Amino acid sequence: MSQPFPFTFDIVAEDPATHARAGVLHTPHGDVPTPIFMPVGTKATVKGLMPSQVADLGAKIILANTYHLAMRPGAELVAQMGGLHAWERWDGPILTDSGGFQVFSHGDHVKLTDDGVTFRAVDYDGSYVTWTPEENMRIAELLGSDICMQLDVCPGYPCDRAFLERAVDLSSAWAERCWRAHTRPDQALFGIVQGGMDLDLRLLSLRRLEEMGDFPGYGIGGYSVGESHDVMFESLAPLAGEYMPRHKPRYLMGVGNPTTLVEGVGVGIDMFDCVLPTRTARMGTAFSDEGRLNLKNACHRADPRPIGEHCGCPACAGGFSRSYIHHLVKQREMLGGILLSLHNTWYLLDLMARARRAILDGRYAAFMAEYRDRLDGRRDF
RNA sequence: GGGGAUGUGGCACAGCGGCAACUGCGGCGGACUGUAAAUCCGCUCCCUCUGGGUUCCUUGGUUCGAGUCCAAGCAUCCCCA
Repeated sequence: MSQPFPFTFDIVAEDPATHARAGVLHTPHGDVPTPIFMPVGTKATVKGLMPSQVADLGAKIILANTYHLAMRPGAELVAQMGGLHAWERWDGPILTDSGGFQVFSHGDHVKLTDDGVTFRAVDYDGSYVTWTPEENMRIAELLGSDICMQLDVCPGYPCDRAFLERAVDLSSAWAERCWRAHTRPDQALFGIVQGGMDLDLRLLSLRRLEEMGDFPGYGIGGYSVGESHDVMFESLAPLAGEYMPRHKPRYLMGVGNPTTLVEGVGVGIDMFDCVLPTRTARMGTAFSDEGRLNLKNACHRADPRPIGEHCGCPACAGGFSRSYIHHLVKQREMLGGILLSLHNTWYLLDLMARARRAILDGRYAAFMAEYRDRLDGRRDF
């Protein structure tokens, strides 16, 4: 590749009444229409689904995780086997998360230093893993994703002020080191805004990233870590809606449930990812316009209806009934989790496609209101 | 006909004098947000439920107290004729 790939982001339409916008993100493996939901394939697989199925669902970009792949089987092996795309048989764009979230999820086993972070890989062999921004970039480049995320520190909620500030400082410092260490021209590096629920800290974090370099996109990390929906939007809404650069994609990391996606688009978010559709699917839960459905519940035992009456996913359109899926889930048959993964992933992809259409039509506010009404107070998060 | 073994909550299995009874399965419900997750957490004899009632094949007995010890009966399984 002689020419550095231009990771441009074109805004196609902006909603007149909200901060929602529709755009296109250009990557070496194809264009990504936004707003978009990105299915998560941590260990180089969207659990339970063939890449072709993921593509057929309408997915335009998927995730993988540098921490997990570095642990097993190792980034060198993936590179040796031709890189992530060839290896996992996914031709579209791939975004790799850095492992900052894994550091957070390892809780007590983590030691942060200025140089990096050391923690016990209790999810593998219990060995101590040291992670530096430079090593993180090296792995991301070996994997060969289209977009990689900086190494960051993701605090939980609630979080004391001192740690929150430290998380912002370290994330900023590490962003700069990632920026310097990153070399692949066909891979975009996104910075990550931290700062918890504090808008001022968020703005400080954002300003540092903007001063540091011309990041092709920005992640917003550290949300959906235990706070309520309202607490989240109190700082997220002004951050995304008023302060983040207009011409760069905004990626709300780790979110989420359908309602938050719809509201998130309304405050100006372009990209989302979440394990929820595939994880809850394997546990027997389905998304629907009526809220979440637990297919394990006995009420579905003899229900001949599909999960969604008008759903176009392979499970619903394929004629699989709630009764049958209830049976599969109760018997722990693989197909149960697969059908629900197909359904849930379709649901979020379709939800964002519907959102995009509404933005293009200039009626996103009405779309949001309709979605809220359809849920009719029922819980989906 | 003779000998041996076993009977515990929907099922399987523990319990060897203080037990409303271990554990697993099953059943019912809940949680899940940049995947330590096909995982995890409750509840699962009855009731007027910070208490009360009735339980461990049946009946009788020993004991302050019995699922646990004794006797008889019933049932099931195995072996030999």
